[in-house]
Amino acid sequence: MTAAPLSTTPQHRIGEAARRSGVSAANIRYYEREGLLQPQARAGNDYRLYSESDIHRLRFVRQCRAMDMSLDEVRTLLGLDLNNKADCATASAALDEHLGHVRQRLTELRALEKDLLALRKRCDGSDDHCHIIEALHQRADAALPESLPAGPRRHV
Amino acid sequence: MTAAPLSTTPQHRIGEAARRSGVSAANIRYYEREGLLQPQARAGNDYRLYSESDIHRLRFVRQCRAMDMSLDEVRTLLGLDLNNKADCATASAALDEHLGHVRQRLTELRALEKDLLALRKRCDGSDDHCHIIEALHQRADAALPESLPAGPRRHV
DNA sequence: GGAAACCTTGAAGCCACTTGAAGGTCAAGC
DNA sequence: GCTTGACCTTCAAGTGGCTTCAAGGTTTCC
Repeated sequence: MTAAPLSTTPQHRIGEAARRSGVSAANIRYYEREGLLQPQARAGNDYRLYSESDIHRLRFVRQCRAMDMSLDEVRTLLGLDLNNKADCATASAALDEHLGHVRQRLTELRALEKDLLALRKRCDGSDDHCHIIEALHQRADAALPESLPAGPRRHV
Repeated sequence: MTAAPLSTTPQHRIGEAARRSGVSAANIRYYEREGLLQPQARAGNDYRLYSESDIHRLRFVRQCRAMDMSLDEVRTLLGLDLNNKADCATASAALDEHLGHVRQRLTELRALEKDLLALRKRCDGSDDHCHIIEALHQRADAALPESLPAGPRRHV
């Protein structure tokens, strides 16, 4: 496959596709398993082959992931038709929801920054014991369990 | 174990410890496996038993987790002595580093919010095709792989 | 004495990957 | 022809911080 045959869809191997899309080869295989790409055509040696439109699709996924969308959200967007009104509404809604997540996380992190700063300021090294550690212990005593969010931290 | 014996350390079962700390029973066992708590004393029936100071420790962990610290960071903080100067410096440094992470993530998310807003504004429903989907595809064509961050999204 | 509420362990699932092992394929250079 | 090295293949396991499930044992209450 060094000299491309006279084909309308020149085919690249996974390494080339990885370089041109910015998605690692292992990650491309993972996306295939996850159904974001169709199972690829294979050369006689069982190597996967990628067309230009496959590479575009990979770049599309990467764009969405760079925006912190989940693979589920990306799957949705990939299935939408540019010229369909209903699909456009779906895309808008997906974007709005994602924006909501981002903003919620921003709010949380801003509060967290303030909190950490307040904690950090307590220790000026002047005293003979650590006000940071002390404050954390005091909070542990004072805090009602209900006042803190439970469950794993969110990503976005 | 209904009536507490005349003990200096009244003991609670895991469910009670969970209620009073805000950390689920399964999560408490997980923390034990991870070494954040010593393996607990057991009653004759093999039930774990928790003292007040164990519950305090759980609340401490929960405080730190609510600040999005990793379990590794929490492990560090748990090992520090309130009255030790060097430990206080360690705590300050840990907090500073964590604050750095939070701020970096804030910067990323602020940029992301702006980006999503710009994308969102494109679709006013007036045209006959979807500018959101279109824009994502255009970006996929235009973006150089290097210009986007790679790897899994970060949390904090 | 039986139901409900507790506790135990171990394993698997979640997300979006990455890393590693063990091996097949192919072109270039000696 | 043989080696070297750059590719490619699959499958399995690891990451973090949990949750959930299955299959059982114990305790408590009526």
